[in-house]
Amino acid sequence: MGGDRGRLTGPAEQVAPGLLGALLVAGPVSVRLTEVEAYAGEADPGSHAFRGRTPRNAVMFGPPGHAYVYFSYGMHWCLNVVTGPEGAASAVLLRGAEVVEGIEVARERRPGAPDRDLCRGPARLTRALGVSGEHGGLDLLDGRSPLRLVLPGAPAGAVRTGPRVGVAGEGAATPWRFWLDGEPTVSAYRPAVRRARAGGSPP
DNA sequence: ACGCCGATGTCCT
DNA sequence: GGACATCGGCGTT
Repeated sequence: MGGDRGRLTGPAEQVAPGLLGALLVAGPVSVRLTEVEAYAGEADPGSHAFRGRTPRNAVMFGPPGHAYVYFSYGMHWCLNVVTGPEGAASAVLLRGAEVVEGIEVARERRPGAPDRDLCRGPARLTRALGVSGEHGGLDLLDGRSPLRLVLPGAPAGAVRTGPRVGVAGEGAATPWRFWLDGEPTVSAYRPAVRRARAGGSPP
């Protein structure tokens, strides 16, 4: 059978809500996912795969269940789970979670943060878990992996949807952000900033 | 609630 | 060469 890898094979926006409630394990710290976003391949203007394959996004074009980790704004790491069949270049960004084990370690990594903020936001999540570029490409479904994903045995609860954070333009129309209703660890919605384009802005 | 920036890799021109 | 990034922390209202 396909098992958990089969559950990650399919359109990213259909796979994504199934990740809510999943356990993500990184050494001493375990978290339960409460918020995710789907990025659906080369046709999705919000996706890193939109302009085709590059060295950075190559993992997205591989088999499902692997970690796509990228560096942003000169200081943050963000973690995605590759989904869909191999070649689909789809992924789900992990945006929010609740720490269920190893909270002492997570607190040390996020000094001063209230517990509900430890993993509230994609870059906060990677910091609390100690995830960085070296985790890129890991098979999250391999029991020996230092970064592991355990899918939920049953639907996690009421799922809400809305537009993705930080995605502007056409990609902003698709409500491919998913979160668990009522969870305090879901990040605040922040509309994407439309920057002025070089070469002429309207008066 | 909102505004301002940081500090650097990636990719387009 | 240069825009800009799947963002976050800190400051001010």
